[in-house]
Amino acid sequence: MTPPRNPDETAGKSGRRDELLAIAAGLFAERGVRATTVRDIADAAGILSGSLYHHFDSKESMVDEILHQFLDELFGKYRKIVAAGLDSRATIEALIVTSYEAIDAAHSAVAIYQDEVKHLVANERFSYLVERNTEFRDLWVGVLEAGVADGSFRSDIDVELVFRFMRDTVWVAVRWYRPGGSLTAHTVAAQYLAIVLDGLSDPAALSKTIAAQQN
Amino acid sequence: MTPPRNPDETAGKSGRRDELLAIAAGLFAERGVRATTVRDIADAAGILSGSLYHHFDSKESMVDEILHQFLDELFGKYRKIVAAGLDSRATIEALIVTSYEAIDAAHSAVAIYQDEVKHLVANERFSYLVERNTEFRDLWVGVLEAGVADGSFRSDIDVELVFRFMRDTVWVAVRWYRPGGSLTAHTVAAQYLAIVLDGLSDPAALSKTIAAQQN
DNA sequence: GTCTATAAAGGGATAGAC
DNA sequence: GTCTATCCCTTTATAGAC
Repeated sequence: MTPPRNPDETAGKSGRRDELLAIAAGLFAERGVRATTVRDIADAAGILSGSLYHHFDSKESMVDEILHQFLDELFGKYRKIVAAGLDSRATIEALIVTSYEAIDAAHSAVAIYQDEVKHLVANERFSYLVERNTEFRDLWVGVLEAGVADGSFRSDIDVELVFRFMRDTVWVAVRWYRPGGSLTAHTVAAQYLAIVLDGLSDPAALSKTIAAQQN
Repeated sequence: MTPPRNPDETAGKSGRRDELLAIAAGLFAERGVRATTVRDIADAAGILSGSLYHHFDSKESMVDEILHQFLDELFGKYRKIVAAGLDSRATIEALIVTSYEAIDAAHSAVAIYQDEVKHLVANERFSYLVERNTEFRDLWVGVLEAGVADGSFRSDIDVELVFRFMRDTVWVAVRWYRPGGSLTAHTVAAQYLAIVLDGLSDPAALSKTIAAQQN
């Protein structure tokens, strides 16, 4: 009855296929796609490797399906945020919080994406990864430019560079963030936003620096 | 017999061994270690795969040597910076500039480290990667704590989290930075420091002064 | 849906000739 | 320092029985 909601972590009760996919995702994320053999996946599932091919065409198809499900869900949320028409600072905040929530909820899929996208894009089959990256870029750059235009963000920044910076810095947290650990996604998002928006410097020290530079 | 000086990019004149290592590093960085076969390396060098074993024990030894050379050089520079006893803000700046310079000068080695460290540490042979990571952490956390103590940095930050944030955000630039491209390592470092230290937000009243002084 | 059995190709590494 | 020749293991994937 319940359609599969979570592309990761939960096997759900939607059948053997999703269960196998979740097992594969965990192994891919932990060891890397290439280092994970179909026998590893079969072993972890308690079956023999040949039996996997009753469910999937190939190992590549499993990766494809994991990433596709994850990206569909994530971009659905991104589009809703942008469509809400909040001001630029609130939009950036919502995008970042949503991204950290994705790291929490779909940890394996994010890890796989981060580790493999560079190599996967060479494959015709994964050309949608390039399209998603372009949409992602346009979306974030648009918000940053709007923020510079309306005075929310500094005008002396290189928008393209800040975009890459934010994209990478948010997702790279998948390397150390552990779902269910002491840090929640919202705690991490809040600290991240505090640094990126307002800076690491003590505001008092900043005024001192400026005062010193004016002398 | 001449000791290899450059861990990356340059074959130098120190012999065939270093030349082969540079070729291997380029392929490892581009395609991933696992996806690069010894036959790929041999092809790129214009020899047959068996001949590689005259120079190296194994593929693993090549990776080991590339990373070891790179880390020795980098940590030599880090230690000098800390030993110089600059104030905390200047120390952070120097560490970050040095790191971006490493991305420029040893691009392949940084890429290999970033892509493979997670999987390599499971191997006894690469336990020095864990030690280096610990030294790196202690070094950066020490500077951050000193900065909070002396009032340079905000006191409402989670130092451990900021350390991870800075570590990851600096190195992840290897994914898009291209040595010899239009952006120099120093330009990127300057923009990075501008964001991390002073924040993305336009600091209202002081904005014009800051913008004018930074241009 | 899983197992048995196996094909077919790829990949790391070695020994000895040149 | 490189080549010839090759071993041996791993891995993806298939066909058909149960």
